[in-house]
Amino acid sequence: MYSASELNAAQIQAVEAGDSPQLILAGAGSGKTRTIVHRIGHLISKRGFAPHRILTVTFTNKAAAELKSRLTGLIGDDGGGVVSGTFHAISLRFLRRYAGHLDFPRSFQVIDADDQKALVKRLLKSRNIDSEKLHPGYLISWIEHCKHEGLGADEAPAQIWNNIDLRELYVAYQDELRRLERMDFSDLLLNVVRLMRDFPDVASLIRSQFDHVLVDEYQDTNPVQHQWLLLLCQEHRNLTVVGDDDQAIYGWRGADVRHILDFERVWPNAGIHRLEENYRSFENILKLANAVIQANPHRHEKALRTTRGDGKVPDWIVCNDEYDEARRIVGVLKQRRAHGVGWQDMAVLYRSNRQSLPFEAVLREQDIPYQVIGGVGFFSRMEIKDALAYWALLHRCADSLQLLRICNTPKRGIGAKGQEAISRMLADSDLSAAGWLDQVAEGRGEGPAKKLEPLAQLISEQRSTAMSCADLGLGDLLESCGYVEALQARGEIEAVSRMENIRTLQDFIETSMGEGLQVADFMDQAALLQSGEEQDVDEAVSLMSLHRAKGLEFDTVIIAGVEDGLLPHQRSLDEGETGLHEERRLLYVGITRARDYLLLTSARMRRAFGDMVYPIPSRFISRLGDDVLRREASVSQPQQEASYSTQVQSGRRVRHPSFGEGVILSMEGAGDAARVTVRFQQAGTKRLMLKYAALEEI
DNA sequence: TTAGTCCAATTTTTT
DNA sequence: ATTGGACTAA
Repeated sequence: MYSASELNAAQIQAVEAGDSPQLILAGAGSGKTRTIVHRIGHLISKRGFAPHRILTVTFTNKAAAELKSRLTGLIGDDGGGVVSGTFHAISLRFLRRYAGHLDFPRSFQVIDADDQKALVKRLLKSRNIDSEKLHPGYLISWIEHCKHEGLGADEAPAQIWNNIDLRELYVAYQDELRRLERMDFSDLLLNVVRLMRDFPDVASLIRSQFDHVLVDEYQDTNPVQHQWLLLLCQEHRNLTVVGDDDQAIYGWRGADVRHILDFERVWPNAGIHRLEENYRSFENILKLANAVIQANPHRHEKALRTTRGDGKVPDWIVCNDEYDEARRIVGVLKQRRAHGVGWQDMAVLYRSNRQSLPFEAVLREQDIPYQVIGGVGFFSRMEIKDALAYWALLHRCADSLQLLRICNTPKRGIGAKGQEAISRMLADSDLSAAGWLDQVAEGRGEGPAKKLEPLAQLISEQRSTAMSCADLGLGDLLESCGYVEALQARGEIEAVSRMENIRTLQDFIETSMGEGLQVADFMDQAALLQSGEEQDVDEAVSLMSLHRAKGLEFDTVIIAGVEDGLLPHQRSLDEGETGLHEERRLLYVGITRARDYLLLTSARMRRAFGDMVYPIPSRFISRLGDDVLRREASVSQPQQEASYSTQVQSGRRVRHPSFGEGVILSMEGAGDAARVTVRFQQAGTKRLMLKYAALEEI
């Protein structure tokens, strides 16, 4: 039951607003989630809507889980009935029901990024398109871009790249996916839009499921998601969206801030609410946040007021390298702990997941509990994908991709040619992977399929002796088919961690089955819950990317690697202005996660790609005054920096004989191997061998 | 035709 | 530093 006393006037207005489109512009820390949760509570207990007729849409699984648990906390068990999930998860729910209309079997599976890339590579190879001429990643991002815009293969604009027709490849890619009975992540969204657009009766069935739809982080919606919401809510118009244009960080996924800025135009007579009171951070943290974000143009001017005191001015320390950085950060974490802050109330945030390694090493060394959130997704690990493929075969819901994945893992003497043959046999047989394998078990396999006979027999034996679904253990199969043995042959340290992962998966399967989840539903979860381990570990420091941190808050926040090349990321520096603005918002998001204490760090040298780079402090913070950000240099001086960088310093203006004038962004390597990255005014950004570049200072 | 060895490319962020 | 891809020996 909600009580208005916990809310301020603006929040109450948003919570109690009636049945029409509502836009809630909520600054960082202004109680956004609290407001959504209370609005749902109000809809259920005061307005009498049934929980299961309310839909809340979020961008990450973590946010969906968080919303649900806060809701249960507020209104009790009713909260559990509210439908809450990511755009992708909700889409999959619809498609499981109506995929038939799109000529997909309802048992279709989702394809993950790795398999998608492999598929595109195969496609390009079969057409003899060299990766020099068309990089697979480029084709994928072009297709993704079309899908984000809501354009299917038949609606995409003609696009020629190096004489290659990209649209034609898009068509071929979709054909291949259909043949494999798979959809990629973007297809989930796009296909729901097509379903609702092309089949009015299905559309009205879907629409009638919900009375109210609420969307969190609305600034991150892309055009398909926008259409998705339009189609879903056009009748009842009960759409509530919450967002903050300063926290838009998914431009690379096609998100368009205009959706939140144009909300009133798209939904006439929408109610608008502004939450500007910040309950989270000390004044000095907000001051830094504002100083950073102010440099961005075209933003809704916002006046975030804090209800808390001044607090400490955020610190910035410059470290020698990434290990020095990790040690000093861990030192600060221990200090905070001594001040009574719990481990679970501290987070280390970084731009790129690979930065987690030194922190993991130092935290482990010092016996401090930590959890890495995100990173190499649990479900994208090789051994987990293998194990899941075996498990799917055992439960007869595997498809050809899964069968092909494990047919030679462990080695069974089936190489590339053999796999090709099996793939063809499978397609010609018109059977499911499991059905086909049954034939093989009966000795009816020919050629390379014969080599699968022992595995096929193992599976059917295990199926015939199992009393129930729960008896179909994964461990037994992996053991008896030789998978475990092959894994252990690959080296001690690696094998141990991979076995641990498989054990974690087994536990996860057991818990899920115990909760009465169907096998197919579990596979869906595994497909969408890329990272796994979403449940929080008690009493542990969190390590995660800045993207993952959105929507969360901690007493102590440390943002590591605040350097040009990392934050802003090199990629965005090459892209130009819009990218840079998004990077700045990313830093803003990070800063505003902190309640009490904030520390930024940068390093003078850092290992990347195996060799050394010498970054300069991020342009976002390098010119801020000491009153906003207190800088403390590291104690010991860098050893290697002196040699070249006294002459060639980042930020220096230089002239090149053919490229003209430019600015040095960074330097990597040393001696004759040293290379500099220079952004030229005309020629763009280049990486040059320092020895041959003949740069002169100007 | 397959398995093992060596070499190259490769890394932003999430579903 | 890791991982997939090409090359070569069997």
